[in-house]
Amino acid sequence: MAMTAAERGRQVRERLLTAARELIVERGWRGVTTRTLAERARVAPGLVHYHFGSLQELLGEAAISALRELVRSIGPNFQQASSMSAGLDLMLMALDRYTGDDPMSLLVCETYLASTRDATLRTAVESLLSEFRVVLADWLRDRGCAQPEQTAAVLAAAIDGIMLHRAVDPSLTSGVVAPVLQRVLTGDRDRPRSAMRRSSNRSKRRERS
Amino acid sequence: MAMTAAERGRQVRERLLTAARELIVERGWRGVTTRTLAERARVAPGLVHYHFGSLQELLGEAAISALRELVRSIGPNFQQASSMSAGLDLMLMALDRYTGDDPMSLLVCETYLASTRDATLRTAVESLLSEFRVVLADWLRDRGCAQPEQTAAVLAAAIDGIMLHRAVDPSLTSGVVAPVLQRVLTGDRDRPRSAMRRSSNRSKRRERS
DNA sequence: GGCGGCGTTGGGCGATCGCCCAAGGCGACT
DNA sequence: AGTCGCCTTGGGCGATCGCCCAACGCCGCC
Repeated sequence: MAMTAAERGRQVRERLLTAARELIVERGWRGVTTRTLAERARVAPGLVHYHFGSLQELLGEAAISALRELVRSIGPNFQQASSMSAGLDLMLMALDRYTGDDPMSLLVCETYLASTRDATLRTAVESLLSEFRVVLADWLRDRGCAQPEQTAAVLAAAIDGIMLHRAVDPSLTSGVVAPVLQRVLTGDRDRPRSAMRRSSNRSKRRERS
Repeated sequence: MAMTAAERGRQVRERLLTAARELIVERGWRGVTTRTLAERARVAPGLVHYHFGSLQELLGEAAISALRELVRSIGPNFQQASSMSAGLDLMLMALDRYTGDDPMSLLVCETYLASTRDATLRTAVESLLSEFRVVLADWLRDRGCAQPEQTAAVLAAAIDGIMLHRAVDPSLTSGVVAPVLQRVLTGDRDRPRSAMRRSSNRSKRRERS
């Protein structure tokens, strides 16, 4: 096992970042300490402040890199789908493996909240959210969705909200959510300010009351 | 100033709960300490553990009571609206005063995350979420919405997600969101040929026969 | 083969944490 | 008037926090 010191150092750094992502979810952003972090990464406590300037810096880099990877892994997943509904299904199913106790779904929410208390983190999150919205809006627009920017913003928020609710109610799976979210994409036609069409769906109700 | 000691004690308790709700948002759930709590409530530090068994107990009670008040203040707000679109508008406008730096919009998300690490808190949050969903679903069903339970679940999650995103992007106001969310309520008349018909309702179905 | 430097070790620093408690203030009773 | 009991005070306890640092192991280079 020939390995330079720099290589091992880079591995330690990466292990610290991975441990941070796990512990943020388990203990909460401010519940992560240097010592539990070092223990989880199986390194000496002093290494935390050798590789990173401060604990907050470590947590921020861990969260941002994870979010960036998530955003860029979701994008191509639905972009290759031809229809809007198929793309939404693909995107939702890609999120289904985040069942609430994994390191990702709650990490996103923790990062949002932490970004309200850290200006550097906030700009990074803002930029990533904007990037995801643009990709989503472009894809929606190409498929004839009305108001693609607003729809993308609401869809992104809805997805994060679903991941958050899933922490409390794990039965909120993609199968339950998908039929409802489909209506966001296929519902209205072109005009934003046009009157609601409430007459047509009243005749269609088959629910008993 | 005639006031019994018990009355003053009750006031101190209430001030501590109010201070807790503020500080959870400002510093994060685990960033709230007994001393900052006492300072914000303008009471001696020792009073925290006189009125409450532990710090976590105080935070839990503060969050749950705030959430309960929120759920029960939103409900009647839209229930008196006749049409679905008007009701959604009313509900969204009621949430518009929570602009991201207030004690409420972020407190909800902090409580969700904290509930993943506290079983008592989780059952309380679960029950409040269920209560909100039932009220929303009943109202939707009475107005002819298809799949009222799933729609209510997604709508509730979307609202929380929007409040979360608003912390990063304050421009996500009700005016932007409302036209898109309207489609969730009014759509579904002609769905694309996707056979994603998973309406076998696995979630808790309210018996109303 | 000695040397320089990066990565690493583990304990120490002052500050702060949650929680506790003896002592005091004070209105409500006999 | 004296006693009782609840509310309040403020400091103290051991533990743990983020961060720091002198000393050390080890690999590549002259």
